[in-house]
Amino acid sequence: MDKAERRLELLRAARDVFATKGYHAAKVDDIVARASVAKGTFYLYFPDKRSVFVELVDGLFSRLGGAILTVDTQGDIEAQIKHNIRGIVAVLLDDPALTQLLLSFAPGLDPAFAAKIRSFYDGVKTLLRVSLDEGQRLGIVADGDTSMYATFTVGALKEIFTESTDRGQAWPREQLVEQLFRLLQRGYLRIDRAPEAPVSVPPKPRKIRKKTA
Amino acid sequence: MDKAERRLELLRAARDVFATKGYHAAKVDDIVARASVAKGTFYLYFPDKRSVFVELVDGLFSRLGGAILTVDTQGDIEAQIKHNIRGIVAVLLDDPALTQLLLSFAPGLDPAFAAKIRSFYDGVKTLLRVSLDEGQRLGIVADGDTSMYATFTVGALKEIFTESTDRGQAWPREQLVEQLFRLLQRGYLRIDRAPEAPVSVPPKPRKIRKKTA
DNA sequence: CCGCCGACTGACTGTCCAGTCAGTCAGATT
DNA sequence: AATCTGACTGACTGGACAGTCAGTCGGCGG
Repeated sequence: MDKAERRLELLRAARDVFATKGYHAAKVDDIVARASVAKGTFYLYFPDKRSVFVELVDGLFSRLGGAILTVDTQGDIEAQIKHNIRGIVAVLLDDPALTQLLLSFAPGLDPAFAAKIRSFYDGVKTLLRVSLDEGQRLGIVADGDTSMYATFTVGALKEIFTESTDRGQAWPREQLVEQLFRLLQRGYLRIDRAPEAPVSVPPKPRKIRKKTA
Repeated sequence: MDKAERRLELLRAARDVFATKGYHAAKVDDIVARASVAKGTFYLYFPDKRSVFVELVDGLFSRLGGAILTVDTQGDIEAQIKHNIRGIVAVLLDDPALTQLLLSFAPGLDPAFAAKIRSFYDGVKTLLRVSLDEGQRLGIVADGDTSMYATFTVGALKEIFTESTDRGQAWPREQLVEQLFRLLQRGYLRIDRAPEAPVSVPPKPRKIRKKTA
């Protein structure tokens, strides 16, 4: 077994232990036991307990960041949004242990770490908000406070993933994607749908469908 | 200073310390220092560190539970929903320290405790889901998976409160209530609004208000 | 004034655990 | 065969902290 492999093994072990016990209750002894290695070995690969944890979370963040693409308003918007959702779902569900870790992680632990988590979510929200602003100009996003939409969306996503990782992942993946998309759509996306009744903007009057039966 | 007062003082001190440092980083020594009391005194009022924490969270839960009333579908639904939202907002914003505590709390800490938190949220979601089901029968809630609406709503609420307690509570209270209500309404409530274009349900045709100006 | 009571104190103890380091050993090198 | 190398080991240490308890103190009743 070469160095890289051993390192990975330790990372995996750490991830599992952190995910099941949480950061504090996870002892370095647990991690090395799971990796079937002596304690000293751990310290050959990582300077301390904290840094393994940071490395794990950083990895997840960067994979998540990579999964989210800026929506090109020229192309098929629905497809792109779904693609983004699918990417996020894939990253998170492929590694439930890490997802658990990320979602259930408390600030207050460590100011520096809390700041990192927060800034990640801020980044996501900003990205989302900018897209929504753009969408509003194009008339495919409903009027309203886009930064609140962003917060709302992120919160909803978090909660949904919390549920699906908590209770042994009952929902099939593609269905989750579909449901999430419909949620955004129902919630505030206005793609291929008439604008709603009391809206201040649209100059285009809606056609009224007469009851025909 | 009598016993009850001292106890309260300790609780308050504990709440503040827990909220700023998180459970683990909060030392009993910090709590007693903040309460200007010796360590031994703490143990005259509480059996251990954990139980103060539990007491704090239980208190918040029960106040939250008390703030939420079942919606009576006979009366003014909008007013009742707003009243509920207002109640939740009041409980949470009246004690930002505790709210911080509740929102930023990680499972994995302690299985028993995680279970308690989860079951609280489950209760809220169930209550919400039942109301939404009822709402669907009455035609004031859009079609769709109500348990997902519930999850979505709870997640969004959590996130919004996380934001408003994290960054020194920028939003005025009544505005928050208003925004939250509009969010539910836009998201899936259908009170006093036309059903949306592609909807299968409503037999009752809406009165159409002609532009009169 | 004395003795008692109960609230309060804070130095102390026992435990737990992250991190260390002197030492082992299997192979590569000469 | 002798030496070296570096991955690995695990008993140990040092510090941090939850919880304890023998002792202080102020006030009250006799």
